[in-house]
Amino acid sequence: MDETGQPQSDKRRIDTMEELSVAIGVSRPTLSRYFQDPSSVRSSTSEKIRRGLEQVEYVPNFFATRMNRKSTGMIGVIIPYLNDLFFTRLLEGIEIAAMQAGFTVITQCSHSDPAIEARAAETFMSMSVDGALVAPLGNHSDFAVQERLNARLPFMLVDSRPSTMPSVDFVGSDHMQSTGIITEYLSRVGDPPVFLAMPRVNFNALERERAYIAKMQELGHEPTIIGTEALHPASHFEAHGSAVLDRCFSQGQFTDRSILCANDRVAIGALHAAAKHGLDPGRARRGGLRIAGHDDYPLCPFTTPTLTTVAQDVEAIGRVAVQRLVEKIRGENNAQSQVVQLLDGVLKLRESA
Amino acid sequence: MDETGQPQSDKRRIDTMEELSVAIGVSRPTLSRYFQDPSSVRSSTSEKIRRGLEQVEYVPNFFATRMNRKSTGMIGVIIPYLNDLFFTRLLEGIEIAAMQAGFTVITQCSHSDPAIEARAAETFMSMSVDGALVAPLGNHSDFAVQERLNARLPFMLVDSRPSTMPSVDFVGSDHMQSTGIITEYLSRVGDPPVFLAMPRVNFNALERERAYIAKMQELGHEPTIIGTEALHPASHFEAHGSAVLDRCFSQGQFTDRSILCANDRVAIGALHAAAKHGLDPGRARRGGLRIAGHDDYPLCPFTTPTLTTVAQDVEAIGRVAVQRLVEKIRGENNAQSQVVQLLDGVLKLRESA
DNA sequence: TCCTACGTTTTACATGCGTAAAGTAAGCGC
DNA sequence: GCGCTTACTTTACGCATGTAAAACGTAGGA
Repeated sequence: MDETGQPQSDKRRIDTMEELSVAIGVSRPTLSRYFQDPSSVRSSTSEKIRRGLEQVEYVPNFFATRMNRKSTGMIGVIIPYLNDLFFTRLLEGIEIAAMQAGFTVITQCSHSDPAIEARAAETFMSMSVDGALVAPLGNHSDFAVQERLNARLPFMLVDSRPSTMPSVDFVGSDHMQSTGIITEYLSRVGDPPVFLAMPRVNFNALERERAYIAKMQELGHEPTIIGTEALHPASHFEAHGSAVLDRCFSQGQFTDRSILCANDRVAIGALHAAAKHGLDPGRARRGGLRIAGHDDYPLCPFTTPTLTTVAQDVEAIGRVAVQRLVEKIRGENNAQSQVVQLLDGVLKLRESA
Repeated sequence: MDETGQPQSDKRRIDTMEELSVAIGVSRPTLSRYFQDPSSVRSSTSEKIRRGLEQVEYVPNFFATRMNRKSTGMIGVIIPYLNDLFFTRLLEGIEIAAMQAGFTVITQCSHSDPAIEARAAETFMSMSVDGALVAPLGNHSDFAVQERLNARLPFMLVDSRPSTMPSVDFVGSDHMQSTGIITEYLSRVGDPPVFLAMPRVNFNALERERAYIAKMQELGHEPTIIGTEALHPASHFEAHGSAVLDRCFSQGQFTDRSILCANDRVAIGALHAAAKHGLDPGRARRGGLRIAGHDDYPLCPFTTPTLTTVAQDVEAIGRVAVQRLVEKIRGENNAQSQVVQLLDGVLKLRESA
């Protein structure tokens, strides 16, 4: 075989540290220490090992290493679904922050299925992850599973949290603030806004409704909420927004109102319904149709018209969640003080409102 | 502690099979067999174990189990970045198919960094995954790493492949077909299309350019390609498309041409540029501006105007990739015949072209 | 030259489970 | 009651590594 002189595998493949130790001429425990921290062995030894490794093909067995270490250096993340740029940005923030903190992230996606979510939690426990971050599915989540995780290891909820778990650590948005400022803005530049809800797939849906109602009452306006019924599969937000407004516009309703959408994907659907009915959101000075969203979805600057919204710093949510979790893992969290961090939104004024 | 009667942890926590075996009154090897296949023990025993497990809190140690099994039941997936609904759909297709085939998916995201991509490959080898699926970064990928993976375990490329690795198994789109049909369509309803390229972040970018050129030559037209220069960070496709066309339109170029964009995200940017210049793609009968994309990004039905494109069945790509990989893992792949499967695109006629 | 101290290496045991081999108990037909 | 099969238990070892404790070597100081 060597006769062929193929360049593919000039390096001898070695499968265990034992073999490697005889190949290099160093004891196995010394190798073990080297792999965990090359500076923990004498520099001459370290150099000898490094040169030896260049001659062979060897990777330490992941399972054997993790099984014996006191800490696995892994954190588990569960998110409800991937088909949403909000969650991908969240995940990106989490992964980058975790990487910088020296942790490996294991991501599991629930695919909107509580059974999968529960299985992912089981997996994390059986892997002895150092900590877990969960963006819950919503009403369908199996809270018992999350309670178990929470009781067993450093645990935090991200993005949304059930009202039934008020004592669990949490990092997310301050909906009272974010929905509040855009409600107020819309009230100033036109008629008090109508709230176009999203299907209540998670707790944020309800929180934003409540924040809208609270702000409207504070401003002395009558809240109006439409679209609470689910016309489409829960996560088809654009289709939902489009269908609800299409029906309204067909009946001549709300064609000259400000419409605050529960999130940007609903708002993109709303823009589509407006275009279909020949309406041009945001172009009229007063009294015309306006559409605004929430989140600052990456496509907002490119819609027609561009979408006015409230930006959530999603990556910051991910980053902060990791920071707090790592503190909990390291036991830096003085006492049992609960961590609840709500990040503010920032108004993004564009064309649509 | 029990005195408080808190419901949180009425179950005794057990950490090893050894403990569990004495708690239930069954031998440890029997438990081991039960966990691998409950039907491999007598039904009365199986029932006894099941009842016993309800009384305690126990999860088998993931690492210890995987370390000793001949097969880990895991497949590793590497994707270049998450902030693109194309890749999230691909991942979804992969995860669902893998789950149905009884495999656990470990996903690693390169975040556009070859070093991270290489580390992910190392991780997969050290975890002894049964197989790996890689959607490469593009020109920046470290091909040596992929060669090592390919030499070591069942391996496939997905979505795009470097021309330097023609012999590696691959599942992706047939760009000659997909880009071909939309080029032909555009040529029929208007002037021969101009091709708005995307930054050459991966091999598909070049393949689509080539497919466009080939079809144009076949039709006897002169190909015109714009936007090959990267004006923005590589993955900001919308910004790229918008900036390139904005410049053209400002100079009065291409305002009445058909513009075929390398993908839908570029096309969404193109629509934005059109709107900015008061152009209304697709509305004119003949001789007016038309814009078309590629991929059938989930937002295409909601843009203004809605976007004509070629749909790739992304989930099918993921599903097929998993199927072929599983066949390779199970050794069902008769002989060393190379697997190359290219899926066709389907024209989606909407308003913009 | 000898002793001491420090850093490194070696020895030995541990981790949690898979699995083979051998022994034991239960079920069945005669 | 006997032999047989089947299912289970017991015993033992293996997996690839971590890690504590002991042994070792070397350099520095007296």
